[in-house]
Amino acid sequence: MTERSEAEERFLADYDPAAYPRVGVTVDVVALTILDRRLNVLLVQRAEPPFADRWALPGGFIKTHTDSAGRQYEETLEQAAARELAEETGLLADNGHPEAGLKSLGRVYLEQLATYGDPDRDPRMRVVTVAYLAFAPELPTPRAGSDAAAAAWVPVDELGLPSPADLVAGRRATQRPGTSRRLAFDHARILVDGLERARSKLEYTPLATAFVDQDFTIGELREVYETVWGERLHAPNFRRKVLSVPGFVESAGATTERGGARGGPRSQLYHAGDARLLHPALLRSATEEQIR
Amino acid sequence: MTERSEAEERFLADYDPAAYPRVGVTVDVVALTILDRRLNVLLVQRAEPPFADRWALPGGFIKTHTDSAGRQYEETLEQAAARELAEETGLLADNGHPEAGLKSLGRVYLEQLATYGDPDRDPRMRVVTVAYLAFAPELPTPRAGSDAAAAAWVPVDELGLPSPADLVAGRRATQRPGTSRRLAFDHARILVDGLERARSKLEYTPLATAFVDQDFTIGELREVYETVWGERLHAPNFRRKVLSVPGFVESAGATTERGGARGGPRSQLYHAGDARLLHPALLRSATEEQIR
DNA sequence: CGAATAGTGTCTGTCAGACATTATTCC
DNA sequence: GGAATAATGTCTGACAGACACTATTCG
Repeated sequence: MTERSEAEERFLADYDPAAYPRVGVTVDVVALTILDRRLNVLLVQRAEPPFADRWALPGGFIKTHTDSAGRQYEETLEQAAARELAEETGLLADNGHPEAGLKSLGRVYLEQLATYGDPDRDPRMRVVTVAYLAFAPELPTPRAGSDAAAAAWVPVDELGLPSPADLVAGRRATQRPGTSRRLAFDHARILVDGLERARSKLEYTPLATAFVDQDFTIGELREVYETVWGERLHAPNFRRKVLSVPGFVESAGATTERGGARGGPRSQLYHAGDARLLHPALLRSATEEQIR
Repeated sequence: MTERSEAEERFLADYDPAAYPRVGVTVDVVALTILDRRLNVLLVQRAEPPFADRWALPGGFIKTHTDSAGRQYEETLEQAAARELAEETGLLADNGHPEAGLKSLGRVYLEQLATYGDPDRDPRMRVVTVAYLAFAPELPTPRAGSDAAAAAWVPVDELGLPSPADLVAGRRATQRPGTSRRLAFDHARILVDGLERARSKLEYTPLATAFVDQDFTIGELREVYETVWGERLHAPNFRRKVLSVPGFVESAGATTERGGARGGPRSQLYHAGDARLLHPALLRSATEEQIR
């Protein structure tokens, strides 16, 4: 690698600021959790312009860190996303086992969603943002980070986003007029993409187990599917289907302490199995999504 | 937007070069086509360091253009990907109808794949690359662009990449030792991700029709699936399945001029229907992919 | 004619979806 | 006891996968 500095010199000599605009790189996180049978997303209220007072996905520029030995190193995109999420939730980053392209951060799962880089998406300068998707069971009440006036879990159905049916009909991913919490930048679009990814991932991955506790009942797992998909599922068939998929769930050999709040027997407890993909998949019932 | 310059000033005042490293943004394209029943990827041979003489995915930095009125404007990420692809193939960018998240460039389909930004992936500086995936039926013989010594369609099975089975077993996405065309940067990883995305997309989208001519036979469509998936399919069942999926293919009301080269009747011709998703999907037979 | 391919008919095992039923627990 | 929920049993229609077979065309 002795040619590195030489190559770098040539690169910088060739670098034409007019042809290669200065670009900022940020990460944004669509963090989802389920609270009170509703799907919630973590939002922060911006304290500074642009879009001051508007709500936004937690995120920020990728940074250079200095370790204990005084050496500088740059964070990966995923580390940046985990950091941004931790800054808003106080979660400790537990460098867990990577599996299925997901990395654990405590019990939070992170995966890359997509990258958004339209030239005018940030009025300050050209900013390309790499969006990540995070799923968590129950998370601490968020606290506002340094550059945020507030942080909160917000039910996604209060944001006036278009439904999946609207989107396939060609609707733009913008909020309905009159929605109280208006999102900054193109974050409505990013959030819509994240929600569709989450809905889709429930079909063919065991992702739903990331929304519940370590031990859970089949009914709790079904609630996750019903909440994220926004439709009721047939309980007996759901149970049979889940248990028939190899590696999805494994019996924990115990039951809940009590039955349902309004009666009913105690439920058996399960924990996540070792499957990374569900075969066969749990497919949503197709409406007219396929048409056109 | 009168506050734009003010906000920009504040932003730049806050900008700490040590905390926010200078980042380059590039796009890379995994362009796939089928030649002689083999899946091929478009590669260019690098003329300059780093990785001089090594082969790489076509790509480069996002640029600022000057239009006929002398105004400068920046390209979107997707426009940059289309430009990089056009530079190597001579294809004209036909601003076609956007559908299913795909944009047409002539008869080429482009979709975003993923973004790669590990700090050391480019020895020159921090470079974040947004990878795109392109599919095309038959494409012109590539010509080397400005910074490339050569450009060629290369059968992916000559690149010594790990098989899908290797990958689920935890293999890194690197090339086998002794492979003649060694890929630069982390392009082996990007290519492997692109191939898996392509294989997966054949299952639940009508993407396969992007690999064949406007009018095609069911046999030609089956060849696409067999080539991309790398497995033989049962011809009668494939035909029945394809015809049963609403909106996948529609009869063109004609047959081929001649039968098969070695005999056989003339085939009926079809063209792509209006479906954006296949319901029910054409699923690959699951091996042990789901395990672990 | 022989070989190769397109296309149809049919059977079987599996599975999704629906319904009915039993068992258990809370109020 | 009454209501609600967990869990199991069973039926049916749809479909994937396999095999057999016919029809058509090229050499």
